[in-house]
Amino acid sequence: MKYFSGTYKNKIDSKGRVSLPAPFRNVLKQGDALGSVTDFYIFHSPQHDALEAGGSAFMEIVNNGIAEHHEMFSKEEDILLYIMRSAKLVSCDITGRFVLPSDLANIAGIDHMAIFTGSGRRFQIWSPEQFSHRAAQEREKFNTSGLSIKIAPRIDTR
Amino acid sequence: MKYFSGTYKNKIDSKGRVSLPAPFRNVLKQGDALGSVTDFYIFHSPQHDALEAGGSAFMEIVNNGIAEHHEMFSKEEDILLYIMRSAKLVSCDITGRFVLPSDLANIAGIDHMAIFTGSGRRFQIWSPEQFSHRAAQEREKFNTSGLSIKIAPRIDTR
DNA sequence: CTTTTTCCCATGTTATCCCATAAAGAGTAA
DNA sequence: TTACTCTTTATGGGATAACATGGGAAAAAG
Repeated sequence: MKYFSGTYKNKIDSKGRVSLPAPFRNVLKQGDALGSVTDFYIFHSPQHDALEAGGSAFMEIVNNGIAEHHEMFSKEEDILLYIMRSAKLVSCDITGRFVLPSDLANIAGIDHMAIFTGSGRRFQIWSPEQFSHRAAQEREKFNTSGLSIKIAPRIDTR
Repeated sequence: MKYFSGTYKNKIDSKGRVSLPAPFRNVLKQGDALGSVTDFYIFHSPQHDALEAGGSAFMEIVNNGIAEHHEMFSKEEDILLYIMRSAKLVSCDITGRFVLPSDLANIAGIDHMAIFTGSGRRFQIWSPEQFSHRAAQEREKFNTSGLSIKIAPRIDTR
């Protein structure tokens, strides 16, 4: 089982296209019978001014999780379906690029560059500004919490 | 398995026609042997001043699910009957448009524009006014609800 | 016979496909 | 090590297809 890991910075071109980092493409491809499907969903992170993304199997788990624990047409189901309302399915082309939907890009303040950062079963997409801001906050939190392991996000610009 | 996701805004023309967003058409087509059937049912939402819609597969879930797991004359069956009473079958033409029945449009306060928003196995149709009112609060509701999506341990990250 | 509905074609915009290029990395042999 | 080649990867740009929408003609309904 492969996981989304590492942090990468890629350029968004004039058409709104951006390369999904190759290691992330490989994670998406695993488990696919053809080994070629690189579809995934992007949605607004409920917690951050950033985007979250996961493959179709991830979205299946989300929907099954909602359906199994909440009544259809209930208030609770409606709240959780917020994720589906913001989620958009995108697909990588043969060269590994996808179009970042403009509404989602605006929500996350992304324009010329995008930071891709793995979080295991899914990954996140940040604007460089928000990401460094967030990273600074994280360091602050760890420094004041007495934890001894300090994590400095490394950006691979490959 | 594809899910209805994302939010789109389309125009209703003088004949009452409106384009079903292309990603939604693709969800309807999946599971269809010919890959061309874009029939779906529209009905009055049991919880909002809006419309709900789903393909024949969804209607089958609603009818079978409620018939099998709930008592006749129960609250759940009431919801089913409420849905079936207002439900109308519509069909997209070759260009992807369908005619929004005027009685359902009136119920939801829809006239010139319609918001299409994905809810996983089904989708909703809103008037822009009603929807923006709701959209303003949904993210905070999600974060303050204390609800979370429960995920079973067997997970494929694809 | 009139009104409504459905089907088909037209159009401008946007998105997608496909080819090209350049840079980086892996591997190989002198 | 150095130089060379092949592959992978990120990115640019032009050609093509898809999409949302308008309008007219044909078919159906009343």
